[in-house]
Amino acid sequence: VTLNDVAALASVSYQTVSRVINGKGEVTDETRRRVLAAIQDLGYRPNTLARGLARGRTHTLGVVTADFYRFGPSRIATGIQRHCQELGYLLLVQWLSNTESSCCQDLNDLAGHQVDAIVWLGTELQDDLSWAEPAFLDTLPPVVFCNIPPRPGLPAARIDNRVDAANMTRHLLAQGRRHIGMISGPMERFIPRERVAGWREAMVEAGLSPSTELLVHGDWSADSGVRGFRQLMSRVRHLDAILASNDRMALGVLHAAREAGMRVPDDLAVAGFDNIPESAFFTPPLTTVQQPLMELGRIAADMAIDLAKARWENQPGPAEAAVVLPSELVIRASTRSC
Amino acid sequence: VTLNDVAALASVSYQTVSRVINGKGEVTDETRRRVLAAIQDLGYRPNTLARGLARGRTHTLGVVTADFYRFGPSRIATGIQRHCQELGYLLLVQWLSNTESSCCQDLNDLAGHQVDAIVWLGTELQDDLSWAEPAFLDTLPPVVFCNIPPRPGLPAARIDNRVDAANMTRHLLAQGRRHIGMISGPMERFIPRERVAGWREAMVEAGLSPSTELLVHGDWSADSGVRGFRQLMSRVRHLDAILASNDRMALGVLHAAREAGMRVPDDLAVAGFDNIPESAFFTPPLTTVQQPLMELGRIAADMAIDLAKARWENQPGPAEAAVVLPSELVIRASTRSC
DNA sequence: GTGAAAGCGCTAACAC
DNA sequence: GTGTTAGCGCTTTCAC
Repeated sequence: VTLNDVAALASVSYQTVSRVINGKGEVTDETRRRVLAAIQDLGYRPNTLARGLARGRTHTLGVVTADFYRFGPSRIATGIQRHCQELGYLLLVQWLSNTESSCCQDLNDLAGHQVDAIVWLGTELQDDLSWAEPAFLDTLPPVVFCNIPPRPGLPAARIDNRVDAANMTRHLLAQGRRHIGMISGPMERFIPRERVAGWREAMVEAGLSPSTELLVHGDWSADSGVRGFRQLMSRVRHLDAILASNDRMALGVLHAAREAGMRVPDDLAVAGFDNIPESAFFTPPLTTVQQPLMELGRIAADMAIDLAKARWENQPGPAEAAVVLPSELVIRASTRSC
Repeated sequence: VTLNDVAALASVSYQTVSRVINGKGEVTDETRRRVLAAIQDLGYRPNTLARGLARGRTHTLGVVTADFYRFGPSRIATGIQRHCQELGYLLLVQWLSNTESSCCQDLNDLAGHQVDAIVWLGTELQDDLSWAEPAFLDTLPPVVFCNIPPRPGLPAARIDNRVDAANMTRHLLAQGRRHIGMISGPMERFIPRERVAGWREAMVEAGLSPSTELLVHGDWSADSGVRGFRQLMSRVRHLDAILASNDRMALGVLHAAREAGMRVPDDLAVAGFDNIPESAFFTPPLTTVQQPLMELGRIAADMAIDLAKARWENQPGPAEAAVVLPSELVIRASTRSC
């Protein structure tokens, strides 16, 4: 059922129908009524492809992302969604291929679908952005990057994981802890590296040495938190705190510490990242970093759509190309002073 | 940059370019070479809208879903994604509006975008499917429903939550528990209702009465698990087990039980649903129901695309309109016999 | 106020 | 093998 069918039933030309639908141009009330009735009767539904083809914009936002079952991407995506729903945008989702080389392909796919703008959430899997040269990006709809390494010229929305990790480390120091181990995420990724850097910074600042024996690596799983705890215990003599790069690994630490007969926080303070809904109910409740991920998604989507609008109107585009959102520490029993 | 530009550069007509791109019709090697070179040079990218408009299929799967930060939808969506990636499909995501009336609108939007097929994950927010009449559905691309109440004629992929809850209750009974309380999810929703029904079934089967005082209602949050525990304790004399409708509420129960000085599993057995990655590390590790959600997503996507193919080819469509996937119990320390 | 015509970028019949 | 011709369903410009 197309515009033509509606026009036939309402005995008008199909451009008149188009006018009624788009509210452009004046139409007699009587005509409008007839047209609307015909639309109802036929269950007419505009073909967005045809409209997009003719209009050059699709009211569609592309998203390149890692699996939604991961904490970060799912929260950010929810923020994007909320914003898009308000604006009447639909989301076209392209999952990030694992192969490091295919990012351009992923973006090309979205561009081929004529999305108005793109938000890149790829950091979980891919933070080598060497492919993101202006020459390539210029052929695409506007792209906003979430949580990537700072880079001049690339529109980005980010959270400063280095600052967050440093702040949490300072909190541990303020509780009198001195031998603070760190269990990082996969060091190929930008976010875990930043968290390690922040921890280092705060340690140095306090006159302590963030020696390599204080740093072990996990894979985000609780199990790797358990292993990390054991490694640290075997390497560090007076370990009195552990900063884990996410709550799940911190949970593994709590678990392993209990098994090892260590009391938290008395013998060992433990802190994580994410503030997953479960962490307030761990034994003991977990101190953690709460990052405004949904807000990040909302802002990234907003920036992307703004950039698109600016491009359509040949304007210079919004002034600030990068936004940094502040996090907050959630202090719970797992780090309270002994 | 369009087919025309490529054709001009390669000095051929633009249909020849189309042939090269689609691999249809014979083209001289020499011509093909020239065309491919031109495509490279210009960075040509097919316009999927135009192609979809002309071809009548878009290689796009629509998904109607609740927020991805919820456990169920995020897992199912991941399954859908994995399958779509293999098939070269992109996902067009429509978030389920909160208002109960707008489901048709959501589906209409996706249909307007000419998706080839649709997967409905709406159960988290909306399981009144009275709007899903054949007369309406026939105007849409094929729709496969996930986890909806059984209904003849509607293609569906589901997990039998009633059976799962009954099985878990039987496990608790087998451990010698007799006073088994249940903390349900929101009873307006189908899945929580099914879990309650399964618990009832198994209780009756064992000659026990699933009396109303044994049933309390939560909202999926750990906090509501805490409240549920307290309610049950105040109402039931010899309570010796609690089945929570998700792991998060079960965590609340573990937390509150510890505070109340009850030992798990000695004084109280606790079980949940979901097998979230954290639950193996709770104190004590949590017995729970593991449901094949990613598999469910994969199968739903597969069914949907199959239905679309059948429709294109005017075939009758796959025989079985509904699939039920089996879950498994994950038995851990929280329910071991005392 | 309303209608006719052109064109968005592509595919698919058909000619040559 | 390659080019010509119609559309796909819609918006937009310009007559009437």
